[in-house]
This record gives sequence, C-alpha cells and structure tokens, in this order.
Amino acid sequence: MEYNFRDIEKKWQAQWKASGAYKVSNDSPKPKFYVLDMFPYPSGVGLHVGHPLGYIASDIYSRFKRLKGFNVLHPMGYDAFGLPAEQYAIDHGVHPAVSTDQNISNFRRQLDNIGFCFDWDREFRTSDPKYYKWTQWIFLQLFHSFYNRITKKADHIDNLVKAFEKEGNAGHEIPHDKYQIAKTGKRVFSAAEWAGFTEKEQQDILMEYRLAYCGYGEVNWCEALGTVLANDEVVNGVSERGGYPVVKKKLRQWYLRITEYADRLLEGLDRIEFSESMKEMQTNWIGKSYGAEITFNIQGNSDKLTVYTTRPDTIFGVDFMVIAPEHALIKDITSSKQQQAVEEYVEYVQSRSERERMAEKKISGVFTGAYAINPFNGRQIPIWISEYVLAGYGTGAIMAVPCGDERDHKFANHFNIAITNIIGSEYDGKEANATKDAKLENSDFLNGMVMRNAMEVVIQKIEELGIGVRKVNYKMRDAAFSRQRYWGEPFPIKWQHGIAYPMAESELPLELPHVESYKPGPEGEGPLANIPAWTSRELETNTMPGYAGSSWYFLRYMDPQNDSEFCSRKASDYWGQVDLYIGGTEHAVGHLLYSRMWTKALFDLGFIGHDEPYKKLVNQGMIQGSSRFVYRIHGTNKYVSLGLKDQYATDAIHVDVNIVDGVELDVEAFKKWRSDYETAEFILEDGKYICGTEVEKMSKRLYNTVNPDDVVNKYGADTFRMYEMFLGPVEQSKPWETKGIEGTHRFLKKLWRLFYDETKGKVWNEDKATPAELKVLHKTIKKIEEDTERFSFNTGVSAFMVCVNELIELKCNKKEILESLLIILTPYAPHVSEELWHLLGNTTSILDAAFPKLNESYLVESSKEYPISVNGKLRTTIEISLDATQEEVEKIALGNEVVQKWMEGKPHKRVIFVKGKMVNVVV
RNA sequence: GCGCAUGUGGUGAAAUUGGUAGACACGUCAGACUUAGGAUCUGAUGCCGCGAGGUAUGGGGGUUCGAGUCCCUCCAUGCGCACCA
Repeated sequence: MEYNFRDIEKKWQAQWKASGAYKVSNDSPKPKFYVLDMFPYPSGVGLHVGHPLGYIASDIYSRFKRLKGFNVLHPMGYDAFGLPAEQYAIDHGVHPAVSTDQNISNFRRQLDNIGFCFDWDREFRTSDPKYYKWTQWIFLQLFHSFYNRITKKADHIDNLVKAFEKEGNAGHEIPHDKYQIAKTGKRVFSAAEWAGFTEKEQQDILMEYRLAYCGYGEVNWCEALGTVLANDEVVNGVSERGGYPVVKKKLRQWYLRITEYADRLLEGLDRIEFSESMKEMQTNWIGKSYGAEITFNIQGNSDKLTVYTTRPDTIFGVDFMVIAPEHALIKDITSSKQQQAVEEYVEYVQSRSERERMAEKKISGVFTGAYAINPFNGRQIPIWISEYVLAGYGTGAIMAVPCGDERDHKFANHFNIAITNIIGSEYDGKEANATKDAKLENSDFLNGMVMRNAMEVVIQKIEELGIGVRKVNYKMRDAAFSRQRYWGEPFPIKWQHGIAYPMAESELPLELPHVESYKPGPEGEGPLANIPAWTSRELETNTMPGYAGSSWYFLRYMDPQNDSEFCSRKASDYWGQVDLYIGGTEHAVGHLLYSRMWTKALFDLGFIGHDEPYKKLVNQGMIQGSSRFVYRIHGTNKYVSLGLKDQYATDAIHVDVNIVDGVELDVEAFKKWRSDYETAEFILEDGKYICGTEVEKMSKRLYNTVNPDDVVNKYGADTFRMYEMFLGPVEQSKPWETKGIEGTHRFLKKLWRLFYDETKGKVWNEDKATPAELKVLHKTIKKIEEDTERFSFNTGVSAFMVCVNELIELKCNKKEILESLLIILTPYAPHVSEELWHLLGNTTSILDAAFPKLNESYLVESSKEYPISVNGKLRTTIEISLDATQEEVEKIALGNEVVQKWMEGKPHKRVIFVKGKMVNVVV
C-alpha cells in the first residue's frame, strides 16, 4: 500500500465538503477564536506559490485552535471592486462583473486544491449588492455623524443641529481650522444666526462636520485620456499608459474625516499586537507634532503672518521667515522693488510638477521685501519665499532658526543671512544643532533655561499676550473617498440644488447600473455621468474607492446572510475582535488605518462592542522568485553552461524555472519553449547544462513564477503546505526553490511507512509503547504546541521530521504513539492525517479529535551529557546525574583526564556549574 | 538624509532566558539494493589540517568564567518615510 496522495486528498476534500466539516456556528459553548486573512483581490493572473503562504499559516493555526477546543471562525471572501477589472473592461470590452466572476472561480479552484478549512458558507464579495447595501448603509451612518470633540466620540448629526439651535456653534468649533462661513466670513455663529441661514447655508455648514463629507480636492487629471488617474498610474508627471501629461485638477470629492480620529488611532496602537515597524509606519503616517502657532505683525502693513513651529523655545533665534510660494499674503506684502523677482520665482515654482519640487535638493528662494516683527524684542525679520515650505502643512509659513535647523541653516548660508546663535558653544557656526538640551543664550527672559523646559514657558507667554496658541498638528489628511470610476459602490446620495441628500436606508442598495461603455463622463466625472437614467435621478456619479468594502468586511463574516443588519450585535459580540490577522505589509497605512477608523466610528455609534478590529497582526514575508539563466554566446544561438561561460562573451537570459530541475536545464524542453530556441546548441559541462541563479521578485516577466497547481499535482497539498512552512519563518521573505520540496515529500512518505510498508503491507500494531517511545511523542507534542502557538511553523515541521526519524530508529509502529502523532500533524497535513486516522480504525473525523495532552513525566531525564569547558573552551562531555551537587560535579570534572590534560597541571580557580546546562573549569 | 529590520555552511535555515553554533532539510560525495535509477536505504559533509588540533555566526572593539545572543562602532542588504517647520 503506497502513499497515494492524489486519491487521498481528493477523497477527503470531497468528504469534508459533503459533511460540512468546516461549517462554523455562531452558537457554541466553546470559546471563540477568529482567524482572518487579508481580503484578497481576485486578480486575473492567478496565484503563484507566494500567495498562499499566509493562508497556509492561518489555516494551520485555525485547525490547531480547533483541536484545542475552540470554535474557530476562519472565513474567506473577495474584495471584488477595483481598477484592474475596469481597465480590463476598457481594453477588452468584458464587463467587470464577468471578468471578476471568472477570476473568482479560478481563485477558488486554486485555493480548494490546497485544502483550506474556510467556511465557504460565509463567503461574499464586495461587488454583490447584498454586501454593498451595507457598505452604503455604513457610509450613510458616517454621513449622518460628526465627531464630538467634547465626548471624543462620533455622534449623530441631529445632536449637533440641536446644539446649533440652542447656542450656535460655540461649543463645537468647525473642524477645518481655515474654513469660514461663506455668508458671514466668520467661523462662529449664534443660535439666531443659525435659524436665519437658508437650508443650503445650513447644509454647507453641516457638511464641514460630517464624518463622510463632500468637498473639493485635487486629482490627477489626464486631458488626453480624458480621465482621472490613481497615484500609481502617474509616473514622473505623465500617465503610465501613453505618457500623456497629467495635471492637478480640483474636482468634487467625498472624504472621510479620519483626522478627527488621529489621536484615537494613535492611542489604540498601544492596545493591539502589531509589529513595532507596523506601529511606527502608522505613527509616522499620522504624524502628530506639538507646538505653537505664533502670529507676527508685519512692518508697515495691517496683515499678519502666522507660522507653525514645534520649537517655540527658539523664538529669539529667528533670523528670517519663509512662506510657501502659494501663500495668500505674497501679493499683499511684496515690496514694489521685489515685485518682479517674486513674480518670476512664483511662476518658476508653478511650472514645476509636485514631483520635481519634492525631488529638488537645490536651495532656491526670493526675498519679498517685507519684514515681520518679533513680538518679544521688536526685531525686524525678513520674509522670504521658498518652495521648501509646503503650503499644505501647518500654516504654510515657518519661522526660520538657522542655528537649530539644518534646512534653515543652508538657506541662511546660501542667501548670506546673518545667523543668531542662541545656544552658545552648542553651535559650531558650521552646522545647525537641533538639540533640545542646550541652555539658551541671547534669549531675553529665557536665558539660562534648558530648551526643553523653555518651550512651555514661551507657549504660556504667547497665549498670555494673545499673539499665538498652543497647537497640535498632523501630517495625516482626510481620506479621499471617491473615485471617478465605474466599478465601485455607488454613493446613496442625490444632489438637488447643490445640496447632498442622503437616500433613505429603505432605498438601499442603490445598485450599480449596467453600462455599455466605461468612458469617463464630462469634466472628469465618472462613467455614471454618461447614463441619462442615472443623472436624471440626480444621483451622485462618483463611486466609492477600493477600500470601502474592505474597511468592514471582517464584521460581515460574523453574520454574512443577514438581510436586516450589516451584522447583528449578537454575532459581533460573540466573535468580537479578530484574534489573529495575517497579511502583507503593503496595507500598513491604507486598509489597516481605514478599517480601524470605521471600527471606531461603528463602536462610537453603538453598533459594535469593540473599537479595534484586530487584536494581533502577523505580517507574512514575500516568497521571492529564484530565477534561472542561460548564457547565450554573442551573435549565436549557442548556449554555454554556467561553469564555462567565462570563456565566452555571453548574455544572460532568463529561462522558465519550470523547465529547470534544480540548476540543470532540460535542453529538450528549452528547445520547445520558444520558437527561436528550436535550433539552439549547447556547450555542456559533464553532459549537463547548468543554469545561473539569482533571487528576484516572483514575476511572470522574469519567468520565475511557480504555480501551486503544478506543485500540488506533483507532490500533493499536504507536502505543499508543509514545504511552504518549512521554507523559513512566516514573517521573513525568502526565495522559493522547488527542488527543496522533495525533503518534505520524503517525510510524508516515511510517515506513511510507519503504518504501511510497500512489501509487508500493514505494519502498525497495538503493542504497548515503551518509555523511550512515549518520550519521543511527548517531546514532539510539547514542541509542536509551543511552535504553533508562536507561529514558528518552520521549526514545527522540522520537529515532525525529527519525531518520525526517531520513531523509525526505534522501529516503533505502535498505534498508541502514531495516533497521537496524527492528531498533532493534522493542522499541517490534514489529508494524510485523516486517511491514516481512519486506517487505524477510527470512524469520526480527526478534525475534531482532541489535541493530545502533554505528560511532562515522560520527559524527565535522570542524567545529562554535560559539555565540559576549560577556560571557556569546550574540551569534552561527561554524563553526569542531574541530581549531582556542585561538589560532586567539581570532583568528576577535575578528575577527568581530558580536563586534566587541558589544565596543564595548573590549579583551578573555580568551577562554574549551571545545573542542566554546562560546566566550565577556570584555570 | 531620517527611521526600522536583517546579516550564521554551497543553499533554505535552527539555536525560545548569555551556556555543546549549524538542528531539520536541499545540494554534494561515497556506498548498498538494482536491468536501470530521477525509487529506497546507509554513511560523510562549515573551513584549514594526514592527525592532535586550530578556526568560524558581516568587520573591528568591549562586558563576561562563557557572546550568534548584551553594549559601542563601522560596513552591506532590504523595507518604510522623505523638505512636515
């Protein structure tokens, strides 16, 4: 009886499907555990061996938890809206729904091959109206909400209206700190004023508070293509396709007011298990900084200049001001003498793309001719313009302190501006020193103070004098939440007289209409603008972005068929947080931040009971490709083997890894691979053609992709699963080598032979296990338990190998041992485990077996072979009882002839003895 | 430039708290069985050396009886951010 993995795997996959083995109930007395993989986008090119890595890890963990007695939710579905499907539709005329459908069935077929324990009854796709009905519904909740800064929670907009009716907006400042009410030019209004506003005026104001709001924002507009492009479709200021110029264009956009959640998104990081680097990426993205806004008078002008600084303590070191070229003050303060120079500079800056400006390292700028006045000492401070100051951050203006800031220092040197030193010997005159620990000099009332401490003093003084305020700034912007595209969720919004009216929840879903053409609408609007039946209903023509559906999908899995709610409170209270989330790092600041924000909003509004979606995040590494090269001799169709290539002038050419066995090229397959190789000739070494290798990204273009279907077909799903894990730590990136898989395949065959021999047939028996055999088993149970729990699957696989090797050594074919081994192997290799489990006479599924209990008493040792060092160098080992005392060990060690030889007759200074570890004799 | 991560045999890697470096595999070499082997099994395999032994975890330095592991410094690679005031 052979290990016939193909039949075994097909058989059990069918059986598990038929018996509903992976169906998960929301009603269970067992403790829950929620394992989730990042939502896949079903791309048209299919899976390569790198894609399932995370799914295998999560699958093993899910099955492990199930054996440990948990009710495990491990679902899968599809993030099915997105640009590639729409692009494919434009190029090939296939409706996105059709191509997406095809991609999904292919994706599903590939996944099924590998034997995952997903509960497919919970599957959904974001493009299904049954699903996006609830995406639209959540959008409406966000639209109907504002962030109440007093309670620090999302709150219904009606409560805001009530407050306005009672006391105006005195208690609720407009979130955007530059917004002014069009009618009054002010930021504050009274109850009476509110009552006097028209509906449009009121709605415009409310829009400034809503968590989902509409505003105007810049998009990448490509006139030639007549469409809006995503950032990654723009390369070096031109469109990726066609290379047409791309300009920034202001279009009406929807946004999520994620900035209001900045602090809570930061604070929440302390309560979740993400890697440090992931937390840091999010922290950087949010970019919180503390400082002050200070307003300076301008000499001979009624205008004032407000700057944002994180270092108010350096106020006496300000030698000049720099404002962004877009700054509104420029035209008011520029002196007539500087007029021309300023105009020229501003024009120069405008002619440059954002990219060019960001890449620019050269210092440039121009003096406006105006002076600000330092409020503390009355000093005149020249106001300059330079592109290194960004209009979009802070106030678009800075106070420059060259002795403490590198860019300011370079600028001062470049334009010969005198530098004031406020930190004495800490500043060497050559380079800025950004220290906060220096004692201040030349700083009036701050003299002698340590900078760090002076900050608070200055801020208080500034506020006291009414010339500025304490200010916290964020790099993060509100998230753009609309796309001028077809293949996305429609907004449940109607526009009438310039007012956005939300649709009633009862009208949802607002279904995406069928279109014949995916051409953009007029003036940068999306394809929906071309449909009269749509525009006549005055419906919003933008659609939602890719991350809309993925911001809450983890909740839908809990209650996927619910028609009356996005997810019942009962279901979300039962499943709660995702206990383990596995996925790549590419979603570090996008999806992970947005879904965290949605969760917090839903929590605030009382729809769910937890405010962080993911308890623990594990980032899987990338599987890289291991490329193979052949070497073609210049100007010929002759190919020389790696070892001989230096004797010729050659070009390295990528060759399909699937026609190379290890490094040996299958020359016949090569000739058939492509027509121009048909006549290829080879210079071999030892009768073989040896290829060169290099680790690169796995990509079709480099001919180094390996399809999991092929691997599963050749070695089986169990081998594939174990090998993916055996490759190395999940978090780490590592290259795929198909050759190495034979080791894990051999392991499964060896395991099989513990039960059934090719010649003898059944070899397993029901004899009583010996202590040595029990020790091997329990050592493995312990190791597998620990390794699986800490996601160290690679060492787990090797522990199985060690176990099987040792059982073979012991000639152990005992059911008592093997049965337990099968259970702990089940998460890693479910098919073969189930098959052998049944061959041992079991009639129930191994998926529901109980994980064997570790019995430490089998592991106790009475003695150990101690390593004996002399002066820290290992010289020998001695078997010593574990009960031995320090004195006994010293006596044994010093009496040993090898030890004596290395002591060279010298007396010992001391003997270090660490029980159970080692002995070191110091001479 | 700043931040983070990682550097261990020919290759993927292991060493969980400072305690026998290289487990487990791939590859390679030798052998057994065999008509055959790309099946299976046995043995060897970091490097230098016939050997005793020496030497070895990116380089240099330090702490320690003892360092892959801790500290300092330099180098390389990968990732993220990139004029953020």
